[in-house]
Amino acid sequence: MKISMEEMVNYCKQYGFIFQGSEIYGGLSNTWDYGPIGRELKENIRRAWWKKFIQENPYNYGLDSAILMNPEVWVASGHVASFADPLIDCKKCKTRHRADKLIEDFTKGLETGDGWSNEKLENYILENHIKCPNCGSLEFTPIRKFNLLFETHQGVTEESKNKVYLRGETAQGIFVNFLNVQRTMRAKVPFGIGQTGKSFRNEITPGNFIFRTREFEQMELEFFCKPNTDLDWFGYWKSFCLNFLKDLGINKDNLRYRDHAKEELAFYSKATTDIEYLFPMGWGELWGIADRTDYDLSVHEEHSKQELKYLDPETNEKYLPYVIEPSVGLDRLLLSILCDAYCKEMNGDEERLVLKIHPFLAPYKVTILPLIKKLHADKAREVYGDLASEFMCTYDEAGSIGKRYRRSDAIGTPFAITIDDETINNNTVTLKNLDTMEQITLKLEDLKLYIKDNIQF
RNA sequence: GCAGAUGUAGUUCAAUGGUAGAACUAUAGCCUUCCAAGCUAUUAACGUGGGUUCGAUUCCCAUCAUCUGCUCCA
Repeated sequence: MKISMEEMVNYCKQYGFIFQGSEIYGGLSNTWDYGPIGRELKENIRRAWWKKFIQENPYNYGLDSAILMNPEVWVASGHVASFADPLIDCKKCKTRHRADKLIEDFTKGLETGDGWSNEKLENYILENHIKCPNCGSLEFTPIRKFNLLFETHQGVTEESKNKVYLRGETAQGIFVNFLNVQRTMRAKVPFGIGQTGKSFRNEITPGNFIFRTREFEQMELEFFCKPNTDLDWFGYWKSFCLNFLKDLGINKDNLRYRDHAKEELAFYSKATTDIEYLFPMGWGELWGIADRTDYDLSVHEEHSKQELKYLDPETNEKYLPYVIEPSVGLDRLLLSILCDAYCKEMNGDEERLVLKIHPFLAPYKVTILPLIKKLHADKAREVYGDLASEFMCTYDEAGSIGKRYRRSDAIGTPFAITIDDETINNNTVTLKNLDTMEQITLKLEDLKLYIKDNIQF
């Protein structure tokens, strides 16, 4: 039984994971805000990634580079040029074409290059009666440039020389700091630099909830290795990433590899494999693992006129390392985790909504419930105060005990403890594992350690 | 960007050219010693802006948003 996207959106709203952005103003297309519960989940996913890719990995280092960068970075990387295609639509058959390509094809090779304004392109098409290659119509919409980089201005005046871009990927922040990190960490190839952070792209077609948004968070690793060795780092990271997803609890039947065909490869990549997840709307890219060769370092070297080569301290070889880039969208990963963990269990005739999620990812680790509000609330608040110093906890005294269990089930809280007379008299609590439904009795002083041991990743 | 559909409490759904009714949820109280029990009460909605009309949530137009399909996609 697969959840529909509509149901997922609704669930996220109902339980405080994700709300529509700017909702009281009628929303802003494709923006979403993470609520209290969603923020915790997102943070925990980020922490899980960081733990496996940076903290526990002997090769890798962390970084947190700026969103605003010198615009030349994006010129060098190729983002400015290749993302500014002049596009026009045929009014009749609604197909979309690149204006410069139409002219090039029509003239058998006339270079329109940089010098041509939109107006000049439009006029040329009009004057030479260039037809829509699909239907032969002569009617086109005006040119629209789809520059996928967000533009803004640094400083208070909006002059073109102040123009800066919001980063379209976090990767470039890593490349420009390649030698800084290498030098200060005394890193030897192979080594990697990873970071998480927001990126911005004016996507032509955003949509599918948080699957594709214009503002999104990436978790990227750039792994620098020696070219042309026998070591298959590409294969290594492919399986590393897949195993990470499985360890997070994602069903392996909903995951697959998809190799990019030659003609769909990005301009910077020699080979790319996606790990795809079976989202409600179908298979979609979750994790891209790309062999970027030395493309990025070499264009930055060329464009900045700074040498970016690595000097091997043992062999004195000097070279530009090759880069393997496993890049995952945090928002997408969160969506796939939610879709995978969301399930409705039958409990007799009753339907029970459960989020079966890894305890490490759970927004709340434990919910504290006084069995009878009037009798046990004070003690329960005391226990809550104590546990909250270690974990994200929640306290719930409203409604029947069953109702309160269900509320916790629905957001994936792994443990519930009930405070009753025994707690007041003997300092023991009943701890219920909300996944297995098993109940154990624990001393109050052992609680923290027990929970800590059982939420490890 | 194109085409179609949709828009009423937090959610699901009603009704109506004379400003809306319910269920679930939520909150409070009573009751209750372990998975949505019961009783009582309470809060809460016509996406936004125009137009037609004596009067619009209802009809018309625009806009915004969401969904589906197409197109596109590093």
